[in-house]
Amino acid sequence: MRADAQRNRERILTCALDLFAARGPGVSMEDIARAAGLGIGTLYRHFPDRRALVEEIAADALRGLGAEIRRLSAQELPRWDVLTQVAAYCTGQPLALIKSVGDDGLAPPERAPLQDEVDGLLRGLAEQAQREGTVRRDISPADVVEILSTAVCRPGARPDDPVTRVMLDGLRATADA
Amino acid sequence: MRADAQRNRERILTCALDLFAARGPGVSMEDIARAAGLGIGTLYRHFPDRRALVEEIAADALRGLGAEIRRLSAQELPRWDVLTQVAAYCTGQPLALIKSVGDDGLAPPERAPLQDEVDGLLRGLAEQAQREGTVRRDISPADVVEILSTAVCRPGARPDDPVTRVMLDGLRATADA
DNA sequence: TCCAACCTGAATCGGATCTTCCGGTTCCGC
DNA sequence: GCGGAACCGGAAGATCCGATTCAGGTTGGA
Repeated sequence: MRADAQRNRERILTCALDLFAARGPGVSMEDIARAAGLGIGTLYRHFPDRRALVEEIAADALRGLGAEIRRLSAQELPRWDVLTQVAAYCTGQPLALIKSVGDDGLAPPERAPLQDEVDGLLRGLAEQAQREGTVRRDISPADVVEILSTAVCRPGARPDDPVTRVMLDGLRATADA
Repeated sequence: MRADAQRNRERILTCALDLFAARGPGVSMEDIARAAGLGIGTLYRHFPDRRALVEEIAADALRGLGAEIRRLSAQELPRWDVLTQVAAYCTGQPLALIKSVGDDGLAPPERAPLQDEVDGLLRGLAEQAQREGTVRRDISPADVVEILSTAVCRPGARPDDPVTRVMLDGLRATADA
């Protein structure tokens, strides 16, 4: 692939992500092409249809998240800290976006394995945190993951905003549980 | 209004709500008409366009919620219990739906007053609960409302599921806060 | 009985996605 | 530098799908 084509492809992914984040999943292909400073034909050369574009963005984000989870997990930290750092990473990511775009009716065919992998990593972390005693044990690891995901996939979520804080506090183990 | 017209109007509202709940905000007008056992033309006689239909459903739901909040508030209960009962009521309601439908790009012109009123009631409750000492004081009443709303507007939220429980626990006042 | 109010659903409108295509432009090996 | 393969631009048109309209049949109820 020629260098300029490579550049353009990345430009498209970046701009599409920005537009989705700014204006929701309904952005038209033409707007995406315009934002990237390219013709509509070029957009379709790189991605045969809208679905392919969305899937690529989603896959990139999931791969990034997976890598980050592995990186943080490898550190010598309490699992609780790892979980909160993963959460912090997520608030800066367009994961909420991916969730909502996926709801559009676009089934996740090739995304599923990635999604499952990330879910597995997160559940593993959650379970370790429960064993370590920092996360309450009266809920399942899957529940922990869902709560984290809910906290982090809100529009405008930030790592240290009150809402995120409260949800994380709810997860902590308490004396009586 | 003729009796059959009245009946049909209500049928439409009911079926539309069910469909939105089951299949998301993207349901077509035609499907709604079919579900109600009516022609598409009839649907448009009662609601000039999709927006009008959605607004009517939303207004109904908000009016119902407002009434319920007032009813529960009038009881001689700790405000915390009132809050949790309001939350429980919401999990049985299509409020999540309304939120997501509203995001579609349909601005809320006549819905705003209703929404503001409900928000005001909820914030008032939250503040009283904070004064009463059952809700933590290190966040604003608006944050409390947002957390409640997040907890309750999840797809599949139930009053007693683990996720709802954890989020409510996060709101409780603790010895150290 | 009668008719205004109702209902129906095929046809129309509108807007977005997707496809095509060819002249012009740009990279990159030589 | 040169040449050509790989790219790009963007107008034009096919297609799809949901929203909306309307001419004509149906029905509640006085």
